[in-house]
Amino acid sequence: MILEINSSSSTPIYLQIVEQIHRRIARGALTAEDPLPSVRQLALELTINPNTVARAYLELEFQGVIYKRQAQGTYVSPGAGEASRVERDRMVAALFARAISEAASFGMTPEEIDGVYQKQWRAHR
Amino acid sequence: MILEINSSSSTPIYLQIVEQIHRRIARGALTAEDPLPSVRQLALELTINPNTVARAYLELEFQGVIYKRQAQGTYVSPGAGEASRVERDRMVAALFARAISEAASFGMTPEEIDGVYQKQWRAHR
DNA sequence: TTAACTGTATTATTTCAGGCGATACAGTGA
DNA sequence: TCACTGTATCGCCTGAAATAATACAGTTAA
Repeated sequence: MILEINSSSSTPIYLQIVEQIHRRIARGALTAEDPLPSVRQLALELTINPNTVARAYLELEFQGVIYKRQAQGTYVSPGAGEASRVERDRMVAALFARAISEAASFGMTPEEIDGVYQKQWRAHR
Repeated sequence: MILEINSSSSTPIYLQIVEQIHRRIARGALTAEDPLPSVRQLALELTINPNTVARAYLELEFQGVIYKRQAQGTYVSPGAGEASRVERDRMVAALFARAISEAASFGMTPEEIDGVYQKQWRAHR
């Protein structure tokens, strides 16, 4: 398991790990029941602290993407792909919810809010 | 100019000032060419540092809501109401832009993204 | 049973950004 | 020139986040 860690990046190491595992699952490079390296093993490879890897695994476990067998190792969950997609949707949904509630709290009408959304959508392409 | 400052709030003082000025303009309590208290004056009233007031005024000036006459004072801009609305739209637009670009970078299709938006919109009411 | 491996818990260190204040500077006008 | 405007520079403080050091606890196989 070779991961690319940019320690001078502003995004923390543990999140870089989370993200890269997500990507591997998305493109099928990791599938159900595949074992992940132990926290110590991966920590050695990346020359970081085992706790940092553990934190990444904790996050991934919370998201339902991986699971642990006590004192045995860490594995990709069955349905990791689905879980990964759910997580992605959850994050995007949170961003939209924030935008909508902020707008509403500023007294924008539904039409105005939708107008801004449509405009950004057009601007995106 | 009596403002309510909650120094134990998590939102910084200078933003509390910005927000309250915005509100006064929105409800017409402040209109074009109305003078604002000097940075020292307001700082005295609120028992904070003049720099903190200056920072709030800087932000409001950047937003086009107020303007300064050199060594003379600070005044509400003509069209402050409009500027205030523009600023509001700008902020909301930024939130939507963020949501859309994040979603796209995660490989969501336009349909999926719009679906999430619609769902949040329904959830909001 | 014990050695060698899993993950976990606790606590400390470090870093960094934000917010705010002290203080000195610069422009304007009565 | 005095008294008032806003400005610039600098430094301190604090809180949160990230990471690390280290000790703990469970499983498995020789």
